[in-house]
Amino acid sequence: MDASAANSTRDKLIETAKELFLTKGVDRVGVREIATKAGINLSLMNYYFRSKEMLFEAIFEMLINEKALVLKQILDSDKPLEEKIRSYVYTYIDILIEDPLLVSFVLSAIHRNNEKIVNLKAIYNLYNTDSFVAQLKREADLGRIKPIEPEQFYVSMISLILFPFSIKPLIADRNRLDERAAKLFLVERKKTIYEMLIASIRF
Amino acid sequence: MDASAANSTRDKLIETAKELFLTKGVDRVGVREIATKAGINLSLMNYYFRSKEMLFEAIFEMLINEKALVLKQILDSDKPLEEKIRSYVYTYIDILIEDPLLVSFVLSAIHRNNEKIVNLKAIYNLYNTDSFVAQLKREADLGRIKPIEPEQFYVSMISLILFPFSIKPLIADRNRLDERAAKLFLVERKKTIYEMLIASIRF
DNA sequence: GTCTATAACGGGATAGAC
DNA sequence: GTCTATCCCGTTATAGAC
Repeated sequence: MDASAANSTRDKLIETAKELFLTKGVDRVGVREIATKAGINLSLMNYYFRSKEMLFEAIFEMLINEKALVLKQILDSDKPLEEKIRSYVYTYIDILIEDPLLVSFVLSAIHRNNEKIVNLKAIYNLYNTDSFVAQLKREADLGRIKPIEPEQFYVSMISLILFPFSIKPLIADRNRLDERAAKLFLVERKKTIYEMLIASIRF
Repeated sequence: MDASAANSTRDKLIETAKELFLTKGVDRVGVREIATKAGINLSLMNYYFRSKEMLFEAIFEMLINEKALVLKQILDSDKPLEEKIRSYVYTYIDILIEDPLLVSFVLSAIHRNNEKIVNLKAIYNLYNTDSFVAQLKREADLGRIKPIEPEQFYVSMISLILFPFSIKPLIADRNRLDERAAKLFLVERKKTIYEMLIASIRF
């Protein structure tokens, strides 16, 4: 077969695996299931990727890099602090609303790989605080915001953004929300989070 | 054999499985590995619990109930608001410092079970906001704190507490912290979180 | 009632021959 | 690109020991 057909087979494989990995969790998806749903021969998976693990890594890099770039650009931009925080929070939540399972996917990858996680280059685009931390220090030195621990502040920010998505079923159940209402709850967090972060740095 | 011996075998099984589930993740532990490490016959696992899944459920209930009670008591107590928040944050983090893998364990359980998660009764002791939400409403009505969304506030509070533990390896790597320093970073969050929460409700 | 030994089934992951 | 062999896994069953 020619190259374009080969690519379309490969793409079909990735697309199918991505869907299954996100919904069921990597460890609960079988390679046969992926192959069947993608309509290809099982061995083709071993032909394109060498193992299920490498298929996962390819998908992980792809998924993260797709989303992380715009976030990194916001964090590294020269926007004024409060505007930057607002833009980061709102953009991040918009991304996650579209793909609510991303958080669980990444967290399970971190837990599974532990120290090896650093080897996944995509992570560097996701958690990269150098310029943001510098900006926070500068603002604090100038007395424009309260003196805070910059790294703690960043961790707090992403905690407020990301964690609720990983317990979405729990929140929905506890507040008796259907899918639509649960989504609304998460969207409303944009304002909640922004205000909480700002209140903690303003005099 | 007598009851105590039976219990000790059962306990050994639970203890071993708990350790492995926490470190490697439920889906990456084999029943044969558990049996071997516990020094018992594989058939015994099926004798005491009927399946790996039921062994998991037993351990899940045990682990959560062990820790959740004291947290629920704080949340349902009649402490003044700021003192309650302080006590909740500090106690929760103390618990997690001792068992940093608990967060990943629970999150993966939520993700795996999705809607079925509600069936795990232990969850009700972990996320139960009725009296806390009522207290927040009361304080807001009395004009003693800013008007806020109580459910959002609770979700923010647990996000700030829990999420950093689930990305501990990432935080450690990014800030070049060894185990001791990473632990210190998490301990220091007690004060950070408390201050952020209070700043967001005080006038 | 508690425990061991052993085997077998269906399915999954992967390597290598073709 | 495909087929096959091999090995690991969770589960079930059987037969028997203390």
